[in-house]
Amino acid sequence: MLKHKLAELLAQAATRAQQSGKLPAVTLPEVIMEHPQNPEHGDYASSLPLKLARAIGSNPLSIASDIVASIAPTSEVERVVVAPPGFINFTLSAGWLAGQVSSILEAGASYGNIEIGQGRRVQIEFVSVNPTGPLHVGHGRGAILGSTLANALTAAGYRVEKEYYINDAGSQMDAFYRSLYARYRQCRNKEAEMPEDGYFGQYMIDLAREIVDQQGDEFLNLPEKEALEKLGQVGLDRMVGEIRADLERLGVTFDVWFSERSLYKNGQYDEVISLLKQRGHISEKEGATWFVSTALGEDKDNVVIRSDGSPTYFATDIAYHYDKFLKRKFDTVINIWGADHMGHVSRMKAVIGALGIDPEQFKVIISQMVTLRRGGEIVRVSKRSGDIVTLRELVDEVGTDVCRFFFLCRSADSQMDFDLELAKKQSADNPVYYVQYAHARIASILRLAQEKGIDYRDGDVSLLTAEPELALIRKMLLLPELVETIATTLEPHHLTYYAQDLATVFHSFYKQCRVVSADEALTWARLKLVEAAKTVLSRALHLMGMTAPERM
RNA sequence: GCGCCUAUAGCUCAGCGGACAGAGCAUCGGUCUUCGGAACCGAGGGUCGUGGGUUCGAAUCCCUCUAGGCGCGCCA
Repeated sequence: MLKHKLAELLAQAATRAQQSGKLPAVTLPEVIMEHPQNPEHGDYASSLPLKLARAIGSNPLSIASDIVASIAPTSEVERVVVAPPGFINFTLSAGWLAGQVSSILEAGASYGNIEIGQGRRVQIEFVSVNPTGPLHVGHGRGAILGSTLANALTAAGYRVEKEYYINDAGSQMDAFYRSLYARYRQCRNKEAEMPEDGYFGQYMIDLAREIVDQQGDEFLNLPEKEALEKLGQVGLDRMVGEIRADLERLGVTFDVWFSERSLYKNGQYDEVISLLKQRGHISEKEGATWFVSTALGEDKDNVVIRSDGSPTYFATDIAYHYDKFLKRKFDTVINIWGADHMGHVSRMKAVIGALGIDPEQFKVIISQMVTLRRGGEIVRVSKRSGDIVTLRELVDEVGTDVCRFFFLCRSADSQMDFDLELAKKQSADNPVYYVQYAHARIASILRLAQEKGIDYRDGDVSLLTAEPELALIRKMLLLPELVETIATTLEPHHLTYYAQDLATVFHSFYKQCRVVSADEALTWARLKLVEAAKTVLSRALHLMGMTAPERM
């Protein structure tokens, strides 16, 4: 990547200046290249001289000149200048920029891919909602975050596995099974009372009815325990199926659907508990079994096995992560949790440490709450009462692309309002359409060229010298850096801003530069540029899991 | 009480150690005989929540305070 090459160039120059005695031999800080906001300052800039000034004890401007004097010339860079108070600014050569159009076309759909992942295995677990009810709007955010991040990490050269953890054990599932059984019996006019901690949503009644329709009284005459088990399994399978279908409509898919119950069946749960016991992290008190996290700097200890002998959610999550790291041996594990899991983070980090895993390998992204609104009115959601707006309803009404872009355009750290009215509006000021329109517009130009039978394969990109053309190329060249940023910071929201910027420079170019004109050579060159722009815009859209329409 | 997140233009949000703080929407004013006007160009609008500190340099790092959110269960 050019950014790294320039940083390397600078570091070498500084070292050379030191060897020749022009600069004192202080240790060099990491060289950071940035993009100046003011175009007059060039394409890349570094404040290395300012950072060195203190250690060296001399004027940053003269340090800058000494370094610049030692920079090896390179074809990408047209000029390097020193600017007060001590910046070194690089301006790329127009010829090199124009040449990049060919490189982009050559890379095609793989443009933007980088190698920093080096094939390391990353697992990203997200959504993982209890299958006790349909997904609601809030779950969509984690789903989009996760699937987009997975796309970006794949582009960055990681081997990514997306996983959904099915909480098919535990007390909430018990409540679900008992609720379903009650609704099922009621549906057949049998006496049954909903459990107090049950799920009262309409969807439970619908679910029971569907099961009656398809399997009749099959579970009615079984002993309660057996009925709960068998009916429960049917209900669970159906719920998971619906969740999977809802996610697929959002363009979200998983490589692995991991069952919590399997952790008991396959022994990971027993293994990890005895491992923790061995290492002295477990103690018994008040009739329960505890993970002694206070010894690891936590505020309090946490129960892993209740006094009735049943494991807590925390216990199974320990076993689950033991499996991720020590059984399946992922290099990095990323979990996307909702803000309501905040309290789970630090104790899980403590567990990771106790298992002897490098905490750097374990990343948690907390996605903040989504407040749903209809116009100005806040919609309260509660799964228990069944007062929810489902994710499916949202996707049906606003479409996958709008949905994805909407969820993606805010950083995970900040809470967001999702205004249903606004999202449903297919108005022109919707940024989704703005970006996609740029793509459709490009497609239309290429279509026109094809209809006219223009063959631009031999177009000479060095004819691209106008400022709007170069501005477009400059923006296109940012995609690999963006992929790197996202893979490093795990912040996919930058994609939405990039896509809008790219669309803007394209529209601006389009306004100023006629593509298909009487000038044949220039037409060919510009068609190449336009095709490259389509490649990059389409890649950006695909990374976000959106479509790149040929017409709209 | 403790922990985490948030506070930036009228609104919704980027920026998170560098050169005059950005975008979209909204407002106002321009562009339209040509490849898709779902477009382009321009203007106004901000003491970056408060008060300190670190630094050559702070919206960005540290501390105080204020406001909002989430968490602190033998729930998940």
